[in-house]
Amino acid sequence: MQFELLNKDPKSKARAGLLHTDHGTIETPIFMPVGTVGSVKAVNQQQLHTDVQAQIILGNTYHLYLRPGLEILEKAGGLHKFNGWDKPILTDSGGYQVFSLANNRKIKEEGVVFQSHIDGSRHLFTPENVMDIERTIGADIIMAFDECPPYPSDYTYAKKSMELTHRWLTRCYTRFSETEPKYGYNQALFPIVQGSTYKDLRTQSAEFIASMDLDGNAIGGLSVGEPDEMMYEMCELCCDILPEDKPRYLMGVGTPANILENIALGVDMFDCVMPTRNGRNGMLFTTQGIINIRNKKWADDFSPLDETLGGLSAFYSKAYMRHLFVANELLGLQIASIQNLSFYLHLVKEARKRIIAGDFAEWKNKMVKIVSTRL
RNA sequence: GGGCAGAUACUCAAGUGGCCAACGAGGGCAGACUGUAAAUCUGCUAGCUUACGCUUUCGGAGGUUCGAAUCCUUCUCUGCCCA
Repeated sequence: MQFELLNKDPKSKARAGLLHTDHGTIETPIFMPVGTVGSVKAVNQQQLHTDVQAQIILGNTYHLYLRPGLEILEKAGGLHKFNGWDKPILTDSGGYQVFSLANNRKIKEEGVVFQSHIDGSRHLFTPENVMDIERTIGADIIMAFDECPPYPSDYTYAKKSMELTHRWLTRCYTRFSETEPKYGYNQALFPIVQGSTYKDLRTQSAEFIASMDLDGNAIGGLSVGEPDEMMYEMCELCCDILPEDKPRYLMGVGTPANILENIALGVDMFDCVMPTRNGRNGMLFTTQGIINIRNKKWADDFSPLDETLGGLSAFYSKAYMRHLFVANELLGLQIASIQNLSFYLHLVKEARKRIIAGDFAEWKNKMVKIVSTRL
């Protein structure tokens, strides 16, 4: 894997680059749709290519390990073959599930004992077996196994958690180095900065992560409920420490405004469930602002959902979309998901253009207002 | 013409003397959602009020009672059965 830094915005820390993988090149900054169980909910692979224009999608180690399981994935020849997505894939390690399934797990030095949310069965995730699992899933980018502490976390816990994540990272790296990709293409390991909302911990963590000298670096443990300003502060601090010649991935972020602001701080990669989940729940992100499509005011608004985006977004009207949601029709979920993902990809593509053109900062300030507007 | 059953908020539907502005479901209206246990979850849904609270409601009218959606009389309407 190779990262090519192309342009830096003169008035912010935003960058444009190219991330080369064996499944193709990714233009950064980029948004990566989340496909937890090997499927971007309500959007098929063809739509991901043509409508959304996704360049890379996510999968999740925890979910794929439980279902369909490693045997099937290995027999299939890896996730790309299994789900028919021939562009890059990134797998999250299950670190987020350590956070989100807090009631069904126990964290130990060795790893985390989980109880499956599907059948209650017990499983042990360790840095070593997570590396093995991610090798088997076959993602192009595999994430280190970390702990994502909740917000707020007290200093003592945040420090302990960060140190554990660092020790786990060392073990991840060791196992990663000892093993080979299974399907003939390269895999890269990304380590994850933690440290909650404490500057000194973030600094320490970012320095440690930078010292690993891996192909890319991630910032985790943010967008877990802290105020935006705090997220930006932590993110900027980390970006300033992480090497310039490696892609920076801010995990789990965020709203369109969050993405623009963090691009301005030097982030290259994003993922978030917001466009798909909120889309399925009737919240539409458009080039004009945010729409709650179930609201009565759209009932007789026959204007296009989002003319600027073209495609399905220009084809279907707001009134029809409201009808689909009110009637609980599956088509509504599909169009909403495509609308939101198309918008997110459109947004980062525009950002990239502006960075290359050199006027990103001004454009960003204007866009943050527009994309945050509730229509 | 006679007999029986029924009429409760937008709809369906509980409630058969005080704990009832009235269970529940649907519908309606709004909100939440950030490395997905989410096509999910939450709130409101007689009127006024931020709230406390106040006012008017259970087909209509009248009555019994300290107190009625609940008991009595009568009227109206609906369904079923018998002529």
